Amino acid sequence: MKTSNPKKNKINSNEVGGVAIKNKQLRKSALRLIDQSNAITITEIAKELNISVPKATDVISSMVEENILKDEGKQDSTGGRRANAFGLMADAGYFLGIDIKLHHVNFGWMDLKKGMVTMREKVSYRLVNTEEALEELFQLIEQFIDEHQDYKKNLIGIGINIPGRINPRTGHNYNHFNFREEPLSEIIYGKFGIPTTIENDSKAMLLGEFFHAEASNEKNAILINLDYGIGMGILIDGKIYHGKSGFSGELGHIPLFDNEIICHCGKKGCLETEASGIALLRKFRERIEAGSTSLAFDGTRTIETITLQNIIEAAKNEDTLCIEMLEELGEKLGKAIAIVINIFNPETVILGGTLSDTGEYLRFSAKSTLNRLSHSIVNNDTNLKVSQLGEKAGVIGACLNARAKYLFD
Amino acid sequence: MKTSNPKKNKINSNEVGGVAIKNKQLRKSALRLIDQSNAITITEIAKELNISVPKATDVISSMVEENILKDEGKQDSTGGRRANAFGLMADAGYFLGIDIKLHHVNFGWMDLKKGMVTMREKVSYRLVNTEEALEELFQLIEQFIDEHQDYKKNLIGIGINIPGRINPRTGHNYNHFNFREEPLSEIIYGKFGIPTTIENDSKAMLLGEFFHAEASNEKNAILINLDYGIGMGILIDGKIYHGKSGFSGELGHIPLFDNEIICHCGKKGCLETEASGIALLRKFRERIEAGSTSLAFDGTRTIETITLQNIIEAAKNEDTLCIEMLEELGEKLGKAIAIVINIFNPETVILGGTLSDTGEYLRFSAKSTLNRLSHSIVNNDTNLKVSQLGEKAGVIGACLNARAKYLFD
DNA sequence: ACAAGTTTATAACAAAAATTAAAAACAGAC
DNA sequence: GTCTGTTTTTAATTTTTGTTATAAACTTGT
Repeated sequence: MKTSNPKKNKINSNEVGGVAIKNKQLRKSALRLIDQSNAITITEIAKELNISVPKATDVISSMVEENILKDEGKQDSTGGRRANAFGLMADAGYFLGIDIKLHHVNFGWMDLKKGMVTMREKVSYRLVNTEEALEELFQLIEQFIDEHQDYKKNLIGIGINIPGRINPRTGHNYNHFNFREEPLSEIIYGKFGIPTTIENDSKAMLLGEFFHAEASNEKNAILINLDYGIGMGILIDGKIYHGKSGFSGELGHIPLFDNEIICHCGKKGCLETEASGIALLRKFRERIEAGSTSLAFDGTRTIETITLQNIIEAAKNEDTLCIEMLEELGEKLGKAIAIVINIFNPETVILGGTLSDTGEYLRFSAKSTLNRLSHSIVNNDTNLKVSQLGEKAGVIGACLNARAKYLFD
Repeated sequence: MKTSNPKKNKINSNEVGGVAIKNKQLRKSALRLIDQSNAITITEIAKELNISVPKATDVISSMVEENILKDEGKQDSTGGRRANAFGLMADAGYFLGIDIKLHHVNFGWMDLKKGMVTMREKVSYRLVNTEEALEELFQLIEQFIDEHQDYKKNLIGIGINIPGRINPRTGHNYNHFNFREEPLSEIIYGKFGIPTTIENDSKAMLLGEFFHAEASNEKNAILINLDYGIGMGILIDGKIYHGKSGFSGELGHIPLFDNEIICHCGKKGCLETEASGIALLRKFRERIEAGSTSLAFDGTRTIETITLQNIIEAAKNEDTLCIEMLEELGEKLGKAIAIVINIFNPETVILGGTLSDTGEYLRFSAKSTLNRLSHSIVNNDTNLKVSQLGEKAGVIGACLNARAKYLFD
């Protein structure tokens, strides 16, 4: 007769008792609290989590012993005995962020305490959907990791951003590196043996913008990623919104214009046909061919080889044509933002991505369109800002994703 | 000397011990589970909530004693001893739903188990922002309550829907009944002594559509409320999304057209100027004046007194002009839906509100526009449906709101 | 400098919950 | 019908957690 009670042979049972599960949950909740405030006392944790002080002491002590948490010393007194504050141990582990764009890759290391310890921006790379491009990416990653042996030793998570439609839950990518059976996150995990998260680039930028230096209290926010295409990240209730299949935020392809320009998605009238980096380049060429002059077309390049970067540089140097065109783009963008604000009523809309590097030109013209097209009670409820982090936002977001998986999952 | 330890005098301290708080939380979590499945066993609760079976027995038994829960008898066997299932006690309490529209009010009673026991649709009422209108509303409510003494005795929650910008958290209403200091929910509470929730009508309709008969597994969905104006309810992660100040879902006022029609919001080009009930009426009059004929204008009415209802009736009776105009409206709506789908990637979009009563005309033309304007991978991911509940959705949503406050808050 | 009042940390104890064990209830096979 | 394997329920026991008490650390006022 076999043993009928499964509890009898615990050896080959991976069941865990209820208390163990609860302790793990408590740990995560405590970590969340510690993450939000820079450092926290045992009493505060006990109060927030509705647990007793001895229990809170338990939870914290175990994490101190495991070197995840660190005693940060006494806090300022609130009238009595000064409390010990506990915070995350910055060098307990490091996260690698990889931000893949169409024409380059950004890399960065983040410590456990959200500090960016190293970054490398704009490593030349061409994103295409081939095995060779994937192999080249591996090499770039390997090289960057190997240059930082001290972080490599404590590497506990990798975060990857990539343009296109992503399902972060399954790791699937509908636009790039989908030729293998495994999703990209699995491929990377297989290659480096490190848990890997994957996210759409615009959504990761949103994370970077809102949750870097200190805990943001923004709950509902939008990031518009202005690059060759137009992406959007949606923050709802403090979390990134993905939609049913991870296709949310396709702002670039909302039908907003009655033009005859065929978008690369195959449809006509997409926002991207009028207000994206691609549209900007097309219009620039048209203007030059029609006889306009610009710093961006100074004879050192042919009209075909001019890049978005050239136009941005020229605008920064006060080139009239480029500024004029950016303002025109901002105006069209303003219409899209008016729609977004009416639908979402967010606290903040951030203009990010390569094009946002041109400063306030975009914001001013977008804002004035916004005022014209949308009710003031709705407009004034939302801040329209330009990204401060620029190119760094994506890498930071990638690291934060990896970090969240490690700490809170 | 005063007592230094606050625990010593618990009498005038409304602090509650940690266990009491946790028990309350467990209760709510258990109720959530019971609500989702029609009836549930103690073992299931223990598993889902990560608590021991004796503890789960405790939680359930206490609620059975309080007559909130009911022993539903033995469940089908799963191979061993049959488990007792517990479900909500339907007649433990009743919720009153009040769905205020611009030209009428709908009332309804819901029992604890989400059953609609009585409804009264389309009670004549004119919503305007005056003390008199508020007084009249009170009388209608009082009258409806008094007609149902048995439910009145067990009335445990009131839910109110009202068009316009609402902040359900504070109870504030930015469009109607804002002349007093108190928010409307407080006024009603003061008047009837029953906890009252308030919600925007479109958002409540969304609740009604998705969470009535059985627990819906839809997590991300959209309801478009087609009436004189155009509203939208947004369901994200199973919860209604309100935005920063409750202004979310202002679909009617997204700038989508380059016309010169001034919307009642003061701006030009709003979706409502082309695809709303108001626009439909305006266009109908124009067509009639231009010589068209219609069942809706049969000589019994003047052109000025024709209502939306008349046009809907005519369309249902296969009136060519009205159907043609509805299809035209659906086409314009399709553009807005394309935008919404690209942004949200929802599982379902439901067309609701008065106009959706015309059946599939709207859906077909909207769907065909959608296919033209939006990428198939995005379209095909979303179901476009017409409301089955019609006028009832709002009342049901109001009741569900009141019920959620009572059960889960 | 020291007493008084506060707050945090630790220890002792009590309460609560989880675990284990045993009993009861049920289905299906022989 | 009876036996066996399951599953639920209740009871007994152990573990865990919360509560209370006490000690330690600190501020402020005298």
